[in-house]
Amino acid sequence: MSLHQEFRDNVQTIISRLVEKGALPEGLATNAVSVEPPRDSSHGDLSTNAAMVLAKPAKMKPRDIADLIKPELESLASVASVEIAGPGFINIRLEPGVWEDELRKAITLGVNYGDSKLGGGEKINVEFVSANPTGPMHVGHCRGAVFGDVLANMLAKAGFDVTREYYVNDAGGQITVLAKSALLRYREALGESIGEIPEGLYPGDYLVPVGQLLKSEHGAALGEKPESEQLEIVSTVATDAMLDLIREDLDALGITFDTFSSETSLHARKSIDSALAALNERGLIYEGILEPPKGKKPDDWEPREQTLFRSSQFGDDTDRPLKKSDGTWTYFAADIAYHDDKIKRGFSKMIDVWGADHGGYVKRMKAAVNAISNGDAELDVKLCQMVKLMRAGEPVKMSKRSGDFVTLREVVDEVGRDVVRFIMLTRKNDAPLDFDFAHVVEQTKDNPVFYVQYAHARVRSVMRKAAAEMPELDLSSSALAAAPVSLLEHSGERVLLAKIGDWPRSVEAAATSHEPHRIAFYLAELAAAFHAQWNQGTDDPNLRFLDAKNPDLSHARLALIQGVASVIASGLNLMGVTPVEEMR
RNA sequence: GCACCCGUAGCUCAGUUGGAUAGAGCGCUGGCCUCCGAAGCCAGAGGUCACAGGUUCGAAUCCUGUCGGGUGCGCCA
Repeated sequence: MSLHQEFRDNVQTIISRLVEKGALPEGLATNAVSVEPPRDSSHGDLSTNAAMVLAKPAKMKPRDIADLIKPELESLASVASVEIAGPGFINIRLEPGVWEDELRKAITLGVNYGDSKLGGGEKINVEFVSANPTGPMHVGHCRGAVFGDVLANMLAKAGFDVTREYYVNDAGGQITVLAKSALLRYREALGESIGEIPEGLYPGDYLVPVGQLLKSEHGAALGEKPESEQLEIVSTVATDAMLDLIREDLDALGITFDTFSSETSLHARKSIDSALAALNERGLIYEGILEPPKGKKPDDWEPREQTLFRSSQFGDDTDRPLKKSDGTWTYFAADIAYHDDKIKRGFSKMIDVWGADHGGYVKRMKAAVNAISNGDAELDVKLCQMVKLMRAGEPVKMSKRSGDFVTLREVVDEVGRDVVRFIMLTRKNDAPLDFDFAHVVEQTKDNPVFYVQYAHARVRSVMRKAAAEMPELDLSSSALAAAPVSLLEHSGERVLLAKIGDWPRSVEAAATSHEPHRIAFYLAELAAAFHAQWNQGTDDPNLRFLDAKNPDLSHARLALIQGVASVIASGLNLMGVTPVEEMR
């Protein structure tokens, strides 16, 4: 549990005690009570809004409530002093030992510092990537992949039972196109001259090996079967091959999944029929005609009776079709069955990570989940905006038609996995992101990857120097955890202590808000505070981490920066980035 | 036409789920290395949080409307 969480509990206990004593009225809701570090650190270590939040329901003045809470807080062992400020903030100054205990935890627990039980072991499903198995992954998939992976890491750290899931869209038109394209490559492998790949088929070279595979497995025999049978065989072979490609790409990014769910298997298991039958029983499905969208009427619009889902009853703008005109299910119908399947597998919490171009799909999916679960299941959809590839300030041109789009692999090969992963989280998901090949590998302060890695490397470097120059100091974790850290009195050192102690809360906040980018920003702030302290030593040698004349203080400072390194390692670990020992 | 996302310093962006005097990097201005930690450091200027209303102790944050940008809009997935 984070320090802040602990204090929130303390405050709530105090409130209920005051209610028992009759000092506060009964039935107060305390959900809105929060304990946070104040924006301005001169206000203290922690701040709670309890008095202001309770003022209205209790029909009392905030300051009066604060006066009641203040002595109770002061009686806590870890509290040094309490002040009431502004409109009713209760500012808490902690005993210095509290932050020092946090530092000891960081040193002792290492990358596990910040683990929490917030999730209470609850199952949660994170579905991400889910790129169509029709070719290798391109950069567009990259952001969602990293986002989903880190989100899953964060939720696991916060105590949820996380399942990472990939939905394989191995049914539908694009798979037929894939099969036809592969079949062409098969004929090519047999020696036939195929010329230009026709418009509408996938032109990429990555299908050449699939053609050769088909040849080695079937010889010339495949071509003699009826076309429908050919396509069926080739579909499976080609999708499997494409999934292998995708798995290799994911591997290059360091991403693995617990589950691959197949759309085809939903069809095969009649999951769609059963999911929709349940909706039908509740009168949520009907035959009807949709209005054309106003102001943007398609040229070939004609009124048509379709099987529709009453998603407008659940907050969607209009009802949505479940069947195509040829009688087969729409993608949406399959997706309802898919989410129904997740719910049946025990997930009442689900997160889908999609590209921003699917934004128009969010409401209907949430509506569907709401309907099939009777409101019991919760779906959060995170949309990742576009990544704009740049090279020295110029946009990189991509033409999907000619098949020469930039693949994920090319990007990873050029700048490295760690850089890609980190940069993808330097913007919140719903903001577009510029990815400049030149900029992301620059070794300057405005490159957060470098800045954070550099901080970690600097700590390691100081540790190596300490081992060489002050051999009398024991640098093991247990010895550092026992260092006399109360000697750390410089304001910059106290700032670092507080920042380290804020890590568990930051992880919890990022996990509950489903916002992985907060980890990257936290790390950049921690690194900045660390570099600032390092720089203090440039002006004033007394502030350097190592002082041969003062081994005790040196030991304490080494403990401090070991804590910094632990937290950075913990954060980078969440982001799937390897902390470096030295800069090269 | 409708829906969703966005609009914060000259630029690129954060902003702890409604908190106190709105922050960072770059850029700009001014300081700091013949030497011990300068791939730099310190300080400063720079804001009507797009605009107008509303909700309340309190709004960049929530609601309504307007303007501007992006994404999408019955059989694709």
